[in-house]
Amino acid sequence: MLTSSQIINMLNQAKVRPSVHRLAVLEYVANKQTHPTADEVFSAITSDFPSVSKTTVYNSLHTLVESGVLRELEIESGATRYDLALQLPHSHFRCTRCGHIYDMALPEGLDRMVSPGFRVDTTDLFFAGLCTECIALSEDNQSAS
Amino acid sequence: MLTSSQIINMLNQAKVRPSVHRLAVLEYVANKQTHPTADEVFSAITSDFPSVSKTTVYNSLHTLVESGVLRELEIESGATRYDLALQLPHSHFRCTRCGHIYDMALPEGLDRMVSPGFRVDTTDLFFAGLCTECIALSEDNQSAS
DNA sequence: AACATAATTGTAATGATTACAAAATTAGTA
DNA sequence: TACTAATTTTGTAATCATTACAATTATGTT
Repeated sequence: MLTSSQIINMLNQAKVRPSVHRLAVLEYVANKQTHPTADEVFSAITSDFPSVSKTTVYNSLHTLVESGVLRELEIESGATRYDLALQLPHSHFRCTRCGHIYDMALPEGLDRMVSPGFRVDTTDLFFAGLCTECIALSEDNQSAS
Repeated sequence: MLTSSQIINMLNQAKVRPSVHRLAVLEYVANKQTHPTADEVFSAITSDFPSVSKTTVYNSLHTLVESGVLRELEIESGATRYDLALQLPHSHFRCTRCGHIYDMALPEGLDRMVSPGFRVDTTDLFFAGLCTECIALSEDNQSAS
C-alpha cells in the first residue's frame, strides 16, 4: 500500500508533474492488485473526482507509460491493462474462468531465447488457465451434477 | 510451405469441414510467416475470393481457434494475431520499429513459475525490442546525422 | 430431388481508443 | 500580486477491431 507522498515521489522521479488526476490514476493502479483497464480506472476514481473525463484517464495513463512509471499488459484482447513498472520483474497468470490476474515468478535469463543481434527491451510471460479457487468450484459443480 | 492437401488434412483431423473459405483462411495463416491479423487475412484472400466477407474471415478464424488448429496472439494492442497451433512451441519477438514478428525459442518448464494448485492451459512468452535489421538502420541514421 | 444442417453474407451495433480544439489550471517571472 | 506561456483537462466526435443477427446460399445425406 503506497501513500500519496510515495506516489508523488514516483512522479517527481519520473519528471512528470503531479497533477491531481495523474496522482489519482497512479495511486489507483499502484495500490490495486488487479492490473486495471483504463475503464476500470475511470470508474474507480469517478467517485472521488466526479469531474474527471475518460480522455484525461487515457492521457494520464499514456504519460505514465511513456515516462516509465507504468507498463502496458496486452494479456487479453479487448482492453489494455496497466501495471506498475517499478517493481520486481514478474509474470502474469490469467484465470479464464474468473478473469483474475495473478502475479507469478519470472525466471532469469529469458532473453537468451532471442537470437543474437536482437535487442530486447521488454519481456512478457503470460499464463492462462484455472486458478485454485476456480478449480475447486468446478469440482463442486461436477459432484453436484 | 504447406500444400492444399496438407491443409485439408489438418482440417479433417480437427473435424472441421474444409469449406472453400476456411481453406483459404488457414492456408494463408499457415504459409505466411507474419502471424497476420484478421484484417490482413481478409485483404490477402480478397484477391483470390472477391466475394468473401470480413465476417466469414472472423467466423473461420474463430472456428479454427476453437478446434485447436490456430492460436490467438495478444502480442500488441489493436488487433489479435493468428498463428498455427500445430508446431513446436515457440516464443515471439516483436520489433517495435518495423513491426515484424519473429519466432524464437521457448524454454521448457516455464509452468513451474506458476503457484502450485493452478492449472496452466497456455503459455505465452513475448519479447519486444529492435531486430537486427532495424538496429543496423538506426546506426546508419546516427552516422548520417 | 428433398430435407436438415452448416456456411456465408451484409448490415448494423458495440466497445476501446484516439483526434481535436476549446477551456481551465499551473508555473515562472516581472 | 499580476502577466504570460505552457501544460493539463475536458467534451464531443471520429476511428477501428470485433461481434450480433437475420437472411441467403451451399453442402451432405436419405
